[in-house]
Amino acid sequence: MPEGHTLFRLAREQSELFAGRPVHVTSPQGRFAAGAALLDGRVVEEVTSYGKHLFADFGGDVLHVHLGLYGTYTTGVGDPPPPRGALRMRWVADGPKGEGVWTDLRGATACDVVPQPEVDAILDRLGPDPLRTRRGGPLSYARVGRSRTAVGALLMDQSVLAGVGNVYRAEVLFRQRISPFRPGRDVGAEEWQALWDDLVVLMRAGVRMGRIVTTDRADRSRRSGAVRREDAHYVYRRTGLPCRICGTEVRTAEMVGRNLYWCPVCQAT
DNA sequence: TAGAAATGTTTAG
DNA sequence: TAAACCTTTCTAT
Repeated sequence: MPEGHTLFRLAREQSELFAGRPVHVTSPQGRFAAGAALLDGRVVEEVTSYGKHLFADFGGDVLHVHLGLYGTYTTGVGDPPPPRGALRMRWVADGPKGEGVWTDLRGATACDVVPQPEVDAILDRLGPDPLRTRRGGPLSYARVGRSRTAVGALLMDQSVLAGVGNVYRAEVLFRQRISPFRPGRDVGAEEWQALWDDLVVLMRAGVRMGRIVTTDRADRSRRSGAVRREDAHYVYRRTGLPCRICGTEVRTAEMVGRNLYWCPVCQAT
């Protein structure tokens, strides 16, 4: 489930469980064998996320992980299960309470030990992350406000802003009543600021809840917890279902190779 | 139960 | 533009 909130949670969890401890690093699948050999037994200092990227600092050597579309981490306490399937990387350590802790990585697009200049290069090409700064609105608008590209495409461009994926794109545009097809330069500075502020709220809620929930019904339920899965979104993957506000059928189309969802009435322009 | 689609990005052509 | 990544979830049968 990798949009920015997922990586933020993973960084926090891995820091809590592993930071300051030597980690036994292996690659049962073999694809990360060289990197695992380099890191094995060393102390991980901290794990941080930026956008959808995850960085684990092993004191000079940095492990860079990008989950891509279906990469996943599985984490547990106690003895790790027998390796199954394409297990790219496994960490095992003595956790903060003295019990064993482990985490398994599968399916990632990127899992590499990278030199610091490459870390800097990755960070340099990322726009502001709503989970790391509340103040990224004006910076991202500098790109958006002069672009002829559709705002639905700009939101997916990690150099404009980092951490938003297909779910947050669809949902924040609906909440702001902006058509995904509107050119960036036709979005006003105040409109964009409101969209940015909404992303900060939504993505922080995503960190808290561990999943993406954007509906007002969800706003009311966030404290009490349970929000039914079918109530979590306004338009994402609701093609053909009635818009929660006006009842018009939610539409779908492809934009930049990804499925886009919107209400043609609420988001007419 | 099987097959398709998917919360993403890079690389090759 | 298409393929690769090779897991998880959703949908159709």
